[in-house]
Amino acid sequence: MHHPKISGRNLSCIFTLLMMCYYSQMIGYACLALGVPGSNLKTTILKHATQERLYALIGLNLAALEVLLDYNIKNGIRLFRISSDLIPFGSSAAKSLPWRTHFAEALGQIGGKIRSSGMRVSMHPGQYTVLNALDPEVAKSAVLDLDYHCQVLDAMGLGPEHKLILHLGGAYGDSDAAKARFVSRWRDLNPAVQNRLVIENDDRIFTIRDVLDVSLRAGIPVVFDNLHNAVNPANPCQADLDWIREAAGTWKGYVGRQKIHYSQQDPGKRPGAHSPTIRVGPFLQYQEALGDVDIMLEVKDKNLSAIKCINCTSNRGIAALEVEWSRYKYAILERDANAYQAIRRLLKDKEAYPALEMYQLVEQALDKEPTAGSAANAAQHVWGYFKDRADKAEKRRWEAAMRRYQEGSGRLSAVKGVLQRLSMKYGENYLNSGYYFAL
DNA sequence: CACCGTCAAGTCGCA
DNA sequence: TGCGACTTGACGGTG
Repeated sequence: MHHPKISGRNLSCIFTLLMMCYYSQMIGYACLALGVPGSNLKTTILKHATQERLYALIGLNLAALEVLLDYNIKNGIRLFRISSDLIPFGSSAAKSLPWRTHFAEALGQIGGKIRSSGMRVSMHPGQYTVLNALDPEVAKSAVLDLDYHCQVLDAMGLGPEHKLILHLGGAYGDSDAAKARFVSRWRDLNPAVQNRLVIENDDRIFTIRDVLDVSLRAGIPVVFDNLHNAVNPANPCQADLDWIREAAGTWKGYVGRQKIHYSQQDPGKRPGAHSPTIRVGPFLQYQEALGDVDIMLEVKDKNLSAIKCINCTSNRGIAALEVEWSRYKYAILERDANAYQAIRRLLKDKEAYPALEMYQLVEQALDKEPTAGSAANAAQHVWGYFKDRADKAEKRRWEAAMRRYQEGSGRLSAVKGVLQRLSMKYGENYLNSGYYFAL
């Protein structure tokens, strides 16, 4: 029998290919993106939620979601949480609207993009969806809310690997009874909902131990949330990785890949508050040990942190870093001219891939408050895009806002507001898809 | 056009 | 007993 020679190099290539097929950790973000024009969801207040208004909003929101998905695909983001606000009042005022059939085409198209790109999406009913409530009316609304979320994914033609994440609910002074009530209410759920449901530890009532207990009794996969566990620990001595390994067992035999929620504490805020951005250094330390687990980031700067973490965990080429730099540059110039120059130098070597170094310089710079001088300098650079196009009224508005800012009587946000309106009006895509207006 | 109170959900903790 | 925090940005009315 003839055996082809397999060199070490070939073996490692084969290994890499296998890893790409079977081991592809995804990193994603939740609900909304910064610096993506046309991706904002709209809603209304209940008082004004007429049928017509709801239809109009749903149409707009589906279009916005498609913009977001296109953006995700283009940027290599393959894990995403769809906002519950997609269908405003989806479990109450819009419940009787036949939005599934009315928007069947858009929903199908969205689902097609998700499937063909290999993206995995989820939805996450919030803290007000309390399945284990003592009040049966509250529990009934929770069921309706879960049905609504499930219907969104169903209507997109997405399989049960696209999950619904839920907290256990309230304790009502008797945590064991509350957990038992969750299990029994779960048993009564529609199987379509059951197949998608995943449970998560929260930051004040149910720890990861509680959630794993419920999982053992009902057979529900578990999402471990690191910050919730830090704030509301099951056992302060037990390492996150041990919980994550235990949670891994809850996914075996079910459709879907294990996922965790990862966030970092905002140092200036209440325990459990999400940080403005993910610090890439600590993230990498955490991520390295994880193995084949998807990571949903919960962080204020959303897609920015997702792209940062993706770029720092795989080599996507210098061009990917240059794209990022083009988005960050005016936000950096606004705060730190030295960092601006340092990053430009860093990106000169086209053979290198200095992702970590670049993002650490970005983080350093964004930590600084803009000085009046540096902010004005950056604003002048941005004004350069419009100074030859702006009409007289626009020039006046720019000059007035700038003068007031430099005199100390006006805010920087007013100056940037003028620039942003110009950028929208003139369709200056380079600025619209950058982070200068968002950070 | 900038500003800010309000919204929508339910539980829990603290006066 | 009742109210504020939590979460979230955007709505929508005011000046």
